[in-house]
Amino acid sequence: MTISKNTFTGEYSYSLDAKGRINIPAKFRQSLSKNNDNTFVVTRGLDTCIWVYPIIIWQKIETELKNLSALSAINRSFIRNAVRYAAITPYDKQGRILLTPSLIRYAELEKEAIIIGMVNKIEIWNPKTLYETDKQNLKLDPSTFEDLAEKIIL
Amino acid sequence: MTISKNTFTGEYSYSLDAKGRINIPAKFRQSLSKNNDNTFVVTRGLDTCIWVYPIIIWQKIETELKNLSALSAINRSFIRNAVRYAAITPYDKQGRILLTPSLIRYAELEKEAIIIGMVNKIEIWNPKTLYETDKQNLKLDPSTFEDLAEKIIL
DNA sequence: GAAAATTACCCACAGCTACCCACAATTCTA
DNA sequence: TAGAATTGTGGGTAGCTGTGGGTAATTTTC
Repeated sequence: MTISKNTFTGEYSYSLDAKGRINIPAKFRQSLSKNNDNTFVVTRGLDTCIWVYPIIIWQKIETELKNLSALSAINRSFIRNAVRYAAITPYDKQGRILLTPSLIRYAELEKEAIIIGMVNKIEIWNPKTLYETDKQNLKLDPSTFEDLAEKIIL
Repeated sequence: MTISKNTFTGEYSYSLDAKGRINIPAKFRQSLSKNNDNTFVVTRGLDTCIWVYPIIIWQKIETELKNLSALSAINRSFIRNAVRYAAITPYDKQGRILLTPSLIRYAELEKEAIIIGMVNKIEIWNPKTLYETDKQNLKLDPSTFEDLAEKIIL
């Protein structure tokens, strides 16, 4: 049973099929609140992975973007990059969403994919890329983690 | 349906035909609210691209423009630019709108065109020009980008 | 007013997508 | 533990989408 709605935790291994579809873990789907209408938004992550949002969360981002003035070149560029790679995908009867070829290329996805719950969003990784990124992150300055620790109680 | 109306996301590649027609992605058309009457307004963008608005949204913008102080030179030139080149185009049975030769020239459009959903409007680009503009934008103040990202992206 | 040019509207069609069903493997239940 | 239900994966197909081109209607030009 899930605790709070639109919250995702845990790591799963799933396969991307020939049509670019990938299953969203049943537990994640059950965590979705009704007003999401079985729909996610997929977009580029800041790492080499795909981010998956419940559409309700994404709509908040959209609203904020709508409020940015298009008179500023920086704003326009920011909006363009934030929205350009986003695609709205309701999941089918089997619980799968459709990824765009562009996103599959970006995340270097092949058949096997790791799906990670990241609290308010979901990440989809190529296992190799995830492993490499993890290794890189170990080399980061540990004090960064300490800064974060002051903000978030784990 | 959850998808919010008159809201556009994603990047698509379409072709401008010999008659100056270009397809509006089916997903964008489906997002239009009924009172748009299958009609868009096309005009010059502030970048080297064409802006496409649902007519309902455009009407709001027009009233806002009227309320802007007519004293400021920037406002005057902006209004002149935005309104002067605006054209109303309903889309045909195949979902295509007609672009004016003037706009095609302004956006340096050739056969291949990139269509980008920018939340409340749509942009039409020549791929090369888009690529160049992207490169230019990287030189803009990165800290502003980060500020925006931190505020808006969850 | 007639010819030419332009525009608006219609049809055709290949390729693709959304939707459906099938089935094996796993989990749940009584 | 056996049966039932759910979950993850694969594949088929009807209908839609994007693109090109044709023709009648309208406008422009001489």
